[in-house]
Amino acid sequence: MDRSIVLLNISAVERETGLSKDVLRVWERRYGFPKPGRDDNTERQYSPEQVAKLRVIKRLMDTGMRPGKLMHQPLAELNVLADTRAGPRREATAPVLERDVLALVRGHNAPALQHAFAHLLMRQGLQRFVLETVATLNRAVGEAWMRGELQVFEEHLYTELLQAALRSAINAFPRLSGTPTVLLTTFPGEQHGLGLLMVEALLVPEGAQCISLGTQTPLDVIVRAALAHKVHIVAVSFSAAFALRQAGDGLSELRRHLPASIHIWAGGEMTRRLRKSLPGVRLITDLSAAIGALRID
Amino acid sequence: MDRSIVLLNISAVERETGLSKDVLRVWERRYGFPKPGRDDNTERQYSPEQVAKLRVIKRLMDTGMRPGKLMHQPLAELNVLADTRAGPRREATAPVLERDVLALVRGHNAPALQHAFAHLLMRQGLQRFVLETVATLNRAVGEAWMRGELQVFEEHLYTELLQAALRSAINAFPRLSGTPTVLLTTFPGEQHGLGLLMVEALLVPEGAQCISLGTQTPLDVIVRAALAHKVHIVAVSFSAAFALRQAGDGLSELRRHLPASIHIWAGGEMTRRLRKSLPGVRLITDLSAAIGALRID
DNA sequence: CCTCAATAATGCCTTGGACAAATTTCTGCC
DNA sequence: GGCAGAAATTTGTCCAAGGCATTATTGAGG
Repeated sequence: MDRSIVLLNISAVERETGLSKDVLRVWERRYGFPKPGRDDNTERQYSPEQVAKLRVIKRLMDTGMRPGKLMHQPLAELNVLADTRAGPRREATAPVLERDVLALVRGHNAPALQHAFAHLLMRQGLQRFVLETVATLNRAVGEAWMRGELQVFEEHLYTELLQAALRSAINAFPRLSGTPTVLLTTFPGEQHGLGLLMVEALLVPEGAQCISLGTQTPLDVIVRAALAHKVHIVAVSFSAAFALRQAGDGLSELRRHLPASIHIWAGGEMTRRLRKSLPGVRLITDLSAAIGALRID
Repeated sequence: MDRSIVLLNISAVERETGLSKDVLRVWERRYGFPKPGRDDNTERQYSPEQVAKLRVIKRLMDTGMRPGKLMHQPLAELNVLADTRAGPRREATAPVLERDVLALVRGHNAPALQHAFAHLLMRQGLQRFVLETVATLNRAVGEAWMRGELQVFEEHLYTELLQAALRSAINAFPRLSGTPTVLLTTFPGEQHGLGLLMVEALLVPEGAQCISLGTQTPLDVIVRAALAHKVHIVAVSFSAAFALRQAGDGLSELRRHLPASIHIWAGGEMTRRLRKSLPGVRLITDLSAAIGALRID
């Protein structure tokens, strides 16, 4: 509780940044960064500044940049890069909202946050809430996290309350046995499930019947589930960090094993990094595109 | 899709079992198990059988056993041990139910599973549902997972739908500003949040006001949140795998920093392994004990 | 401008040694 | 018999440096 300076060992840094111990050591060897101090037992002790820079680097790499180019730039430069990458800010939702919500998250004010979500949801309706508010907030939270302004559990608190709000809103819709049936899931290795919930929140009001398999479904199971449930669409979500190659291979494989009558959607942050289009796979690079795609498919 | 035999590399085994690469390698060196084959590039290739045994070992270690004693026993012996450890089976809920639900999970039948949860919840009420059904099902799912009968995503599917069901049931209760206010969370490193939701589901019907901070809250933040929200009780949950030492230290520290008027509860599977009692900390080794404790505290 | 091959960058795996923390066993004592 | 403390054992994590496969970038030729 009263350690004067908080130094982290390599395990802690792995947990905080998502960079494996092997990567941290090999970067030190090859690029000279991060070069942590050593404790009495010659074990690495990383400073908070190093961890902060590592977080930004990781985040930039998730958008497609390469470590060699980033490693030697000062933190300030990296932040500029990150801002550039984030793209122009949509002014639709006033930044006031973001600041307010971020303040609640940082204040660990769960009840107020829950109330804020419920309030916004009621005012905007489920779809607008997801498209405008949640998308914006997610980006704001992601950036704050990257800058080290948020702790692990603070991000969890945000995610958890948001999921709770979305889920109850989705459940409030009558479960139609209507047309388009959509199977939602992620590939093995992809743990982020918030995107699935957001897509579900967009599609259910359109009358679609969503079946979510949760995260990390093996390919053959996706195929079998799609056939068994006679779905019209299989939607797979990828977070920014997902390996491009694995995604492309998986989607091609999926395409090969599903009849042409079943549409395949690939969505999530990663899809913006994809260069070539995959035949027979619809890329949903924008959340709102999901609704449009539903009307076409 | 058509690899004749599914062999896993060390990363995959780490993901599947939760045992770090270092541990897998050092076990091989020290105990001679697991001794995987090698591919063309002399990299380890683990067989499904080895992974299955590793899973059982991990699970038994989570109940307090030590690897040296387990490593050389055949899988059958380990399964017997696991059954012994599992304790006598409560006959209150017919095992038929467990089998049915497990079948739905293995069949990836999300809609039917969701319906089953909703049905049981309605019939039993929230508290009984948690105490009898969920507790039993969790154990059944855990055991099936240990035996390798469930895949990662199948466990996720179960957890996700269950959480959805619990959340909407909890939300259905009016948010009282009533007495006992309970702060719910886990320590850093503890990722399992299902326990928190189960406790919340037990306490909210009792009129308690629950504030969940989600998982992995740093100690000083727990303290500040408890004071800021003027809670009466701080409840911390631990899964079976959590390090005993870290839990004990953390709870003592928490006790030191919170005024005596705030009660501290420690719950979850891990608490059954604790030997000495911690002064000023109430151990909730049994879910139903939480309700009782609420009436006392 | 596009495509394919050569080159460079990068992540992951390997071995074997070392050490600290946790746990058990042993020892002396009441 | 039981208990405290010391010694021994067990166990997880860390380290170094090297190697290889995969992925991305660059350059050449059409």
